[in-house]
Amino acid sequence: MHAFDVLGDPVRRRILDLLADGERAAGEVGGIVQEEFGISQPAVSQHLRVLRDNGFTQVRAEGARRLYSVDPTPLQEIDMWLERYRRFWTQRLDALGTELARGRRERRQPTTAKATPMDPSPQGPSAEKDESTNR
Amino acid sequence: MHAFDVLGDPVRRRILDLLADGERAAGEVGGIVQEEFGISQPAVSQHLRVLRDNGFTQVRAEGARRLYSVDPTPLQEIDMWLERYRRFWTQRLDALGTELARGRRERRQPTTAKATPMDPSPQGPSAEKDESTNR
DNA sequence: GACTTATATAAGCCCCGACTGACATAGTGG
DNA sequence: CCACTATGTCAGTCGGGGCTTATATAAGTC
Repeated sequence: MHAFDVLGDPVRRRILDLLADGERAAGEVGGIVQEEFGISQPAVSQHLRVLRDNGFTQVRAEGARRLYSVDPTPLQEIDMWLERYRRFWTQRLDALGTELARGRRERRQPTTAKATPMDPSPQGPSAEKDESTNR
Repeated sequence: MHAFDVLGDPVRRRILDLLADGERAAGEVGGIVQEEFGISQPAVSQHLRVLRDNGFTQVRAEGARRLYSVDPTPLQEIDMWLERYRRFWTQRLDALGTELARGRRERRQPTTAKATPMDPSPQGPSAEKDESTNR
């Protein structure tokens, strides 16, 4: 499974998000995620497995607990993959900076795409598994 | 469809890769991709649609041609999303630097994950639609 | 206008990934 | 030991995404 496929799932993104704050036990993560997404414990465990199998996390046993932590390797690879495209916006920013500096004002790109936040809302006061309208 | 889902497909990554070199007509991209992945024209057209609908590309009509070009917006969002995790490797590099400087040598992480290149091989000398084992 | 090129859409099939419920396996504490 | 907690795995269902074939729609060409 490709790194992007792994990150394609909102649950897995949320889990990484939680682990970003530091090591956490599977059950700890599970509790939060289960409530937020309304899924079962096995479901979470399977997501943890996917993350584990794909190198996104490292696990450490402490008694019966499994302590998960972020392994940045695949994320770093994505960062490297992005490198090829980075010029598209750094360039744009540079140009913007230049234009601002010169006070130019002409070709104004109509900001076609609307702001599409990365995650609609990682929150979830008993959030159902909406996503319905999503697509 | 989430940005990561869009990038999860190798065909779409390849298309973006092609467009990174500059604007290209749908058919032009199609020819290459069809040969490399062994898929039909409609299949490619559908991938182009997904990229379009999700803001990864911009299209411009020139006669019967549709000229596609990269729209970096969603890629930039991913870049921003990565920000939260970036410290994990920049930090690691810093630490590495520090350790090297001090000549320390203790907790040696066993380099668990093997190198997983982002894309196995965008090549394709008459490449069959291997990938068979793929999805 | 008829024919061909360029590209997209529609309908339908199929596989894979996400979920659930049932169960297995270790630790933990009385 | 036994009950309970913590966590993972298995088998099976279901829906959606990706593919194909067929077809529509413009635009060039003669």
